[in-house]
Amino acid sequence: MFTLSEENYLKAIYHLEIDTEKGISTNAIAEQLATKASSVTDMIKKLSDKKVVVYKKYKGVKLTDLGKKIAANIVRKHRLWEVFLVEKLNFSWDEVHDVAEQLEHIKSPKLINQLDALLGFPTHDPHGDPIPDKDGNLKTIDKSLLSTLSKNEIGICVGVDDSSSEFLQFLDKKGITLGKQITVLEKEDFDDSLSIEVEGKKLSISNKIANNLYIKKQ
Amino acid sequence: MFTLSEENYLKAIYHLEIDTEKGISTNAIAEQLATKASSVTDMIKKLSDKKVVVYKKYKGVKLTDLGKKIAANIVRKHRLWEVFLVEKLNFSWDEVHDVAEQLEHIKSPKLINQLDALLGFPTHDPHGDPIPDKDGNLKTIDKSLLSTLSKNEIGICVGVDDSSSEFLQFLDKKGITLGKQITVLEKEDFDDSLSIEVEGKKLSISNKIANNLYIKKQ
DNA sequence: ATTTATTTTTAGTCAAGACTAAAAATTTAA
DNA sequence: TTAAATTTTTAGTCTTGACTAAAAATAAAT
Ligand SMILES: [Mn+2]
Ligand SMILES: [Mn+2]
Ligand SMILES: [Mn+2]
Ligand SMILES: [Mn+2]
Repeated sequence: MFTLSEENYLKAIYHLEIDTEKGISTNAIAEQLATKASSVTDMIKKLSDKKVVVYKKYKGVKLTDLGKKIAANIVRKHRLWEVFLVEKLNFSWDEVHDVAEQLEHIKSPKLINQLDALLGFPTHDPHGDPIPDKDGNLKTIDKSLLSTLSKNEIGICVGVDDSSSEFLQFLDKKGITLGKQITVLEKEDFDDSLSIEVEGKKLSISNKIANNLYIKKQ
Repeated sequence: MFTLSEENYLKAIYHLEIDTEKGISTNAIAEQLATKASSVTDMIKKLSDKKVVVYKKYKGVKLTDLGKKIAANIVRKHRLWEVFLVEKLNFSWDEVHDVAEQLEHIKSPKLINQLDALLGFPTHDPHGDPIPDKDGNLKTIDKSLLSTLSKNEIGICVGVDDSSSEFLQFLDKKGITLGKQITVLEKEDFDDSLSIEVEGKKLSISNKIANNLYIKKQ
């Protein structure tokens, strides 16, 4: 059994491993968890003893297969709860994350299986992130950053990279939500800003925004 | 803000206060929480500092109004989650308690309000226990122990005193669930056992069982 | 009214998980 | 290939919440 703290470390490493094949540095984990590198070293030793990470001093850590499975299950729970909050309890997509951070640690396999069924076995959470299955596998849909689209290309909004409530509320304000069709009307060379059309409305979008919105090309 | 441990102490005191007006002894709390009296003394000092209990050395503790409100809210959450598990996730009444013990500590007022609404503002949990409202008030229905019924009296089963899974599974096996009508056919003097009828079936019930079943007299 | 038994508190320890400051190892730069 | 900068680990401390053993207070019994 794993403590809440251990689970959070596993999840942090899991997320960091998505971007790289290399071992995850103590500093990277510390930053992800807003803690100190020395604390990370301590915890990594415990996780190593429990066979969920492999640890070579000064070389960073990697999740073992067991570690990956446990971490994926926490992510699975987090994202299923986010779906529940949006679909059943009328939360908006910018309100769910903090509550899901708590709910993801509830231990009950039956609870999560039944929740999955209640929700109709969703494949993605309210931010477009894939929900791992019971074995920890996740099917990735092909998606591109809005910033990679060229003039006159059309796509459907399928996810966000940054899912901070600030960004999500900004998107709400602009009328951009998952499923909306986006057309690139113009691309400015000097600042990479975009002119786009969403539901007949023209919007000007900075490069920062375009770099945080995932689109499925049509 | 209260820690998980503090919340469990408050809840324990809350439950113990239902049966008495007097201060709750350290030993009673220790037993309720399966911990040691010395640990209770430590924690009580913290709770006293936080103004949720009043504490006089050697005299036991009482919840303050604030303490009562906080404790009632935890009980509210516990019982609403139990309803959710039974009504929405097809748990049986003997499976919900342990999961609710975890879920009751999730902090999100919106979550619990929306859950309340989703469930149709239930007044009682799956064991017949009343659900405190937002202000911590609970409406008690008048109920009696089955053991207090006389021969030929009829009642509806409305709750259990012991809600251990062993007892609940025993009731399931006998076909006794909330809402069922129970008729007392016979009362044995020498061991206070009962002969009862539930849905046309005759059952023999020990005094221990009859002392743990609440009945609404008709 | 003492003595005895029980309850409660204090004193001292421990483990988990965090932190700071200093030492050691590694990487980068000169 | 040394020297400087960066990263990582170690050593030592702190807080929370638990425990045991002993002391103190209260309650019960003679
Ligand atoms: Mn999230
Ligand atoms: Mn999400
Ligand atoms: Mn319960
Ligand atoms: Mn209950």
